Order: sequence, then C-alpha cells, then structure tokens
Amino acid sequence: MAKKNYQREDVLDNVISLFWQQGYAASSIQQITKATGLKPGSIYHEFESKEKLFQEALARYATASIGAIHKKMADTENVNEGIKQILADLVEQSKACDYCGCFLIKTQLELASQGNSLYQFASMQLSNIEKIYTEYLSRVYSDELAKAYAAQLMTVIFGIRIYGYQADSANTITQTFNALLPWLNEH
Amino acid sequence: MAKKNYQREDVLDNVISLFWQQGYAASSIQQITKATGLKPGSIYHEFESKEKLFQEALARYATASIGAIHKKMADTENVNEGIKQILADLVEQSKACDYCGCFLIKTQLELASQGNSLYQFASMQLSNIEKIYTEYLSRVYSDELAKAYAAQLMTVIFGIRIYGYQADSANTITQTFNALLPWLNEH
DNA sequence: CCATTGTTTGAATGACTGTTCAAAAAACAG
DNA sequence: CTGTTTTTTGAACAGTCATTCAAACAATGG
Repeated sequence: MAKKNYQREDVLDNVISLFWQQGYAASSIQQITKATGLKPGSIYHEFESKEKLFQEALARYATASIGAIHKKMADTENVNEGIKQILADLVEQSKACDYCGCFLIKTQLELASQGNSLYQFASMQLSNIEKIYTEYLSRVYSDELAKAYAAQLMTVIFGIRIYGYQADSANTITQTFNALLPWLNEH
Repeated sequence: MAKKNYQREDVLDNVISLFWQQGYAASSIQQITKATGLKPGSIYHEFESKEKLFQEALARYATASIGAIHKKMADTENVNEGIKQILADLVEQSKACDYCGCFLIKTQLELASQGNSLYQFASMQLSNIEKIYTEYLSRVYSDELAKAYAAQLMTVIFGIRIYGYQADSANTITQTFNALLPWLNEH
C-alpha cells in the first residue's frame, strides 16, 4: 500500500469530535485508532505525536469556526443581524443531547495550568475571534464602542456556551442574551 | 500510629487545589500523595477511591462557594451591592498568575461527555447557585424579573470566569459586566 | 523485473495508571 | 503486660498509557 488509504482531513474530523467530547488527557491513542480506523503506527507516521495531532485538530476547528463567522456576516444584511444569527446557532447547538460546548474553551480550561502550548494556541484563537468581531462592529459603531461591544459579546458567548449545558435552557438563553445585548436590536 | 496524623479537611484543601488546577484525569494518585503527604494506602483507607475523593473535594469547594455568597449578602447593604462585590471579587481572582477559573465549571466541562455522576453533581451545584441568586433577587424584584436577572447574572459570571483567562483583562471585565448588567446600579 | 520509495502493520517497550493488601506500628482497654 | 483496634506503610498487581520499530506490503520509476 504505497498510497495512503485515508484522507488527512477525514482523520482530523474524526479526531476533532473525539478530542472535543473527551478532552486531551481522556482521549487515548487506542480510542483514536478506533475512531479513525488507523493503527498506532500510521497515526505516528502521519502526525508526529498525540500533542501534534491535537494541535492540528484544534487548528482545523478554529479555522472552521472563524470561517463560519465570516460566512454568516457575508450572508446577512448587517452586522447586528449576523451576530444575532450566530447566537441563535449557539442556542440551537446547545439543544443537542451530546452537546459539548466549544472545543477552544474546553482546551483552554483543561490545559491552562501547565502553560501548555496547546493552551496558548486556544487562547490566541479566542482573542483572534474577539478581534474579528471588533472589526465587524467597527463598521457600525465607533472604534471605542466596537471594542466594548465585542468584549460584551465574547463574554456573553462564553456564558452561553456554559449555560447551554443545562437541560432545556434554550429559551432562557435566548431571552438572556437579548436582554444582555440590547444594542443587537438597533438598526 | 493508631491516631491518624492528618486532618481530613486539610487533605481535602490540598486535593482541591490539585484537582482544580489540573482536572480529574490529569491528577494522578502519585501527585495526590505528593500534595497531601499521605501514602496511597492511607488515601484509600480514608477515601474509598479517586472518584470519591474528587467528589468530596468538589462538594467542599461548592459548600465554600455558596457560603461565600451568603456571607457577602449578609455583609452588604442590599442585594445589588452584594452581587457587585461578588463580581468584583471574581475580577480580582482573575488577576492571579495561577488563575484557574471555577472548579465547578471546569468539572462540568471535563466530565460532561461521560454522563459522569461528578458532572451531574457539578451541574446541580451550579443550578443551585442560580436558585440562590434568584431568591436574593426576589427580595428586590418581582419573581419573574428575579428569575430573568439571575439567569443573566449566571451567564455573565460564566462569561467572566472564562474571559478572565485572558491576560490583563481585569479592567475590560469590570466595564463589561457593568454594561451588561445595568440594573446592578439601581437603588 | 528489479530497486526504490512510501505506507501499514501490530507486537513490544518502559513508564505510569488506580487499587489492593499483608505486614508493621502505634494507641487504647482490660 | 496482653489483646484488640486503628492507622500507616510500601511493595505488588494487573491494566493502560504514549510511543517505537523492524518487518511486510504495495506502488512507482527505470
């Protein structure tokens, strides 16, 4: 088999959901082999180590998340409407029975204490997302206001992603973020 | 040594900071022995298993957290002032270089996927805290409003606890929660 | 058809995991 | 002092961890 019988991206997608659900420490190579269909040797041949594999999976998740933001902003009439839809999507996700929040946030919390490079990466991506929101908001508001609103938005998103673990919280969350971010309904 | 040479509570306090920092999976019995000074045998003699030990540590943390809320409410003039101080305390905590958020939230995120009883416990405690805030708020507001404000407060607290990982975020967080919860400055 | 290159395999590695337990040690009661 | 009880000890257990590697395998280039 001189040609590899798998697609790097497919492997990563399988690995993302495993790591996302269980976290870094609780996901064993054995589980990874089961989730991907690859033998240990192949995994280490394609990805250098468990850490590198996780890093790449997380990077793919982050890229997809950021891409989803840009897409939503391109598809909606104005910035506020785009953000409202993004928040509505988060609420929708929280309804799933296998809901497991945000991969970046989970990674940040799990690996913070070790000053891990994976923590650094997750942290950086979250900051990056805030910056992206700031840029979009500065189309509608002053730079100062855009910055403040982006920080509020990130705080509310973080809050939602954790509040979403509570069963049957969807309606409450929707009411909550509308009350917390009244400026979303301007324009 | 027929008399035990340690205090159950001291052991728990040491164990809390270990589990709090590193999470359940990443904290080994070996590390626990190092943190507590107890040998494996003693730990299993006093606490039945790693899971039971974690459970008890988490329960102690939760009790302390809830106690702190009641104390703050008793020490301040009114409910809104008490909540403002609690939020200010959270901001203060986030300044620490070894900041590691909230033990209950971290546990909920780490152990959610397994339907773990530890997850159930953490989840229940967080719900309980919301209920406590609802009760305090209903002294000042209608039941309906108190419920809505408590949900907002919990969402903002969750948000703060994650936003706090960001370096030098203290000022931003303070401005953010004042903007998100304008009703805190009533009365 | 051979040599080369790249891929897959899966057993083996040594370290570490949570847990157990028989023996030792220390306090108490009689 | 003796017998009982409680606690401590630390080696030992079976299992799992991440990782390695030589061998088998398959495809390409010449």
